Amino acid sequence: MSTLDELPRTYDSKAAAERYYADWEARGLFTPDPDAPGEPYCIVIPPPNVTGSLHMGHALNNTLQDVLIRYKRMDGYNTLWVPGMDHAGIATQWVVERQLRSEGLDRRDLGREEFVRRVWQWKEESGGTITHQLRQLGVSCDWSRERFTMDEGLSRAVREVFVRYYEQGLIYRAERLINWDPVGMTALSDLEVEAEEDFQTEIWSFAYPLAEPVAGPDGRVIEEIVVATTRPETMLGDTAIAVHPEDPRYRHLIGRHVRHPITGRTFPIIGDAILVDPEFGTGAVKVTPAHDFNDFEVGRRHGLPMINILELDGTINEQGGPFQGMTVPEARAAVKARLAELGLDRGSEPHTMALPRSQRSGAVVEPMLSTQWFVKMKPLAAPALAAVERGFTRFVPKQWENTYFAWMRDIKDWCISRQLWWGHQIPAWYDAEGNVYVGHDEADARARAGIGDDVPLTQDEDVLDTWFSSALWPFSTLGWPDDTRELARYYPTSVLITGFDIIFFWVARMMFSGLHFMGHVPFSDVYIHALVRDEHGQKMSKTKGNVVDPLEMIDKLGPDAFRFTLVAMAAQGRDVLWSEARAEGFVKFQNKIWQAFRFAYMHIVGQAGAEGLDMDAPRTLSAYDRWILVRLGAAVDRVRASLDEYRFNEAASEIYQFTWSELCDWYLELCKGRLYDDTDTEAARADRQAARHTLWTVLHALARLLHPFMPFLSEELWQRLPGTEGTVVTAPFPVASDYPEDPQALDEVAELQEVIVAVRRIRADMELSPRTPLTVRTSDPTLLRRHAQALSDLAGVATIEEGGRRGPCATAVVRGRDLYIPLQGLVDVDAERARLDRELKKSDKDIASLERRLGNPGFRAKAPPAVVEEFQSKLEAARQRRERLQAARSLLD
RNA sequence: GGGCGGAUAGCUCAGUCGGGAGAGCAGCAGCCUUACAAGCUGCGGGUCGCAGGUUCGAACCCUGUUCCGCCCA
Repeated sequence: MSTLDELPRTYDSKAAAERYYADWEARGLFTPDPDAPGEPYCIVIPPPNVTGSLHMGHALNNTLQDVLIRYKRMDGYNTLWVPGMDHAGIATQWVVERQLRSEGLDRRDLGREEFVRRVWQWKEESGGTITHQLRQLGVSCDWSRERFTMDEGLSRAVREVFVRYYEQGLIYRAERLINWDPVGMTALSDLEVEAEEDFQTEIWSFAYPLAEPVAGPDGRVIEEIVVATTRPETMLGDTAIAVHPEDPRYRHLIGRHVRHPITGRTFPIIGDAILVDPEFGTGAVKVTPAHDFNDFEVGRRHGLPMINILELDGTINEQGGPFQGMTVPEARAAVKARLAELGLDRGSEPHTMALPRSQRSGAVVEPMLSTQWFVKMKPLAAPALAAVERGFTRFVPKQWENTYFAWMRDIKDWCISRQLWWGHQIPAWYDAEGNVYVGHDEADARARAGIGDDVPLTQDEDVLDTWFSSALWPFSTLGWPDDTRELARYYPTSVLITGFDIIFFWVARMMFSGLHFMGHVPFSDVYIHALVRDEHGQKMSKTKGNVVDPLEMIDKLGPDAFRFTLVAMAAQGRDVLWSEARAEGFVKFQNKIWQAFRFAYMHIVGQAGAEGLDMDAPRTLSAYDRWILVRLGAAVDRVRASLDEYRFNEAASEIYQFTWSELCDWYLELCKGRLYDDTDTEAARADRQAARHTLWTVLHALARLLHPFMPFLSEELWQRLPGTEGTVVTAPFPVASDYPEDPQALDEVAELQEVIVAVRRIRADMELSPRTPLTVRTSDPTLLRRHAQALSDLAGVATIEEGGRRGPCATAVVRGRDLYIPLQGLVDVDAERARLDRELKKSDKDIASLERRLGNPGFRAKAPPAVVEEFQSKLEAARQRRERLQAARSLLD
């Protein structure tokens, strides 16, 4: 039985994942000691929703984090990656409510306490499947420090923050126009409202009769004013008509009144240059201050009454008179019908608009007048803005700073109260008169206000926006408000990796929270990655049916190749277009690595009876050995540089190119002749030991280089490679300086490669069988003779002769020297003639392009001398080559 | 309406000093060569969206423009 049989012929990534992951976790490899040495490197995970399951976006996001964390861990940093989940207020409450409905229950039947208990029960049983799915990706989070935004600790942080903001006047409670989700029955922040673009509707015109007829400028009597609206039903809450103050059509009507044809109220016609665009519609608009944000501002400017016409469930309230109880669409139809009956309908036109919808429920959001809690944003935004402007936090790609700036500069107060049961209940209490008392708990609230236990208090029913707790994530997860070792050691964190879609929701809010409470930005870098789309660039969506399930992909491709694909496709500022065809290419790459390892392993361990690697035996490194080590050093250098700048795709591509195009295509092939040679001389033995040792060195480095990208494959290599200790998880990441420069070896092997490629090309062009042994004649065969074995193995060159052309030959020109390959009647001369003609044509093009450049006097005068020189020598080489080819060609005529 | 991004080989995409356009896949031709046919060898393929400008020199910098996508109002 040969040694090779100990190694499976193929690598099983999933099996390796099962074998290694649990062990890594159990051994605490991902759990740092804050007191241990090493520069701290910390990432907090963007917490997925507790209701969530792994999608491609998570897979990309977490793979990138894991690449960095594993790289830094191997590089000696004291590395912490904090995982956790978000309690996802609305989404989670709905999941449990749906569950209750299936039991025929309503949350109100249970009562708040029992309902919240049910949510916790749900969380324990089915919440957080995503954390198990993340493990399948191989991420090296410190699961022992996993946090949840509803944890006792994080909840304490939330209350602490609320109380401090309140005492600093940064949180207030007020009646404002807010976004109301009539299905979710809760207030939403501006960010939780999404516009449905290109919504097709109609813009409908109707007439408001004037309270008393007015004589127009032309003397004719004016009895009505026509307004245009997309929302006829809101006329029930109208309290003014607005026109542009300069509009000659209406100027004279300003200050007059109209009579509401349904409610009978009268209200004024006002002039407002901000609201009214005279070009739009009829140039006159109805004003509904309680149900439109622009109208709300108009109402404030002009002191208009605000009439709320909606119930919380979105139906018309008592203000709607006969329409009370109708839904919005019903009311719209009914109002239109009534106005038509009254002869006030003035027609309609098709209209395209953006319809505001709730991000969560999809319901059409209604602007509604309501008393809610708000965070005053201006004072918080200013330092957060400055911190990025001054570079304390850096966005990568830098482009995204503009997005951040734009939002921060135009920020509005943040509505943080939600009419839900699942979440952090607002730590505010009210007495019978409605006075507010804020504190960490009821006793604290009483103490702060100095009121006794005899005054009955009731706590605010509402909970806080889920993002209110996520905003604290970088420090609340490290133990704040306590003074923990983690907080001291790991805050500020090193980098945040997230998608652009939550720059506002999350990144910006962490920035101002971190600055406000910690006095320091929460992270020095923010790497923004793109969206994962399908291979045609379409956003993945259930309705399109183009959703790719990462778990299915892990199953199919294995975690290593899946991760590698994501990393290889993660170019900065560009969406990741998931392509299974490309992914399959990386499965092949994984196999390539495995096969290369099998080859190396076989020669390191030694086949049955054959010699293997002896670390103590004398060895003489050949040019090939020195060459691959130089190339390895260069690859290591570039992988590090790429990772340091978050150029993930470049790091992956570097590893791919090095492994396949240099190690496998050249070095392993160059080793074969040496290793299968059984000459028993001291020199031959030292050469074989050198090859084995170099194979070992390269594989030893490759396993480590690969680890951040393909953790399981790299561990498999590491565990099987003789002479390794422990786990690759904590092995040192390769350093370029371990592999010294060797320009001489680099140049020699480069020339050899040129010779081999030239001979192969002739063989292919002349249609010579790969088995036909060839002879190469040249004037100075020193280099060729030194590499006779390689030429034989890689190019089928059996004989190397010194001398010039003799008989019919094919000719190649390498570095200005002729190489003749005698054809000895193997091939008709026509083929070689055609081949040389092709080469000559290419050469002519080459020369022409170089001459054009060098013939430009401006180029010689102004380009850097080094560049001119470079092109000059290229031209000389090209001319020399052409001369040689021409000489060979003319001999054939 | 304002802002941002993209357009490079048949496909999907790299290309961060401005210095002769690259990869993978697909295609064509030839190979079961002792790690790998999930492989090896060779070849073909481009007006770098369009029009100007700057420069000795532009895929890259500037201006304009078309189409596609995203964000904000």
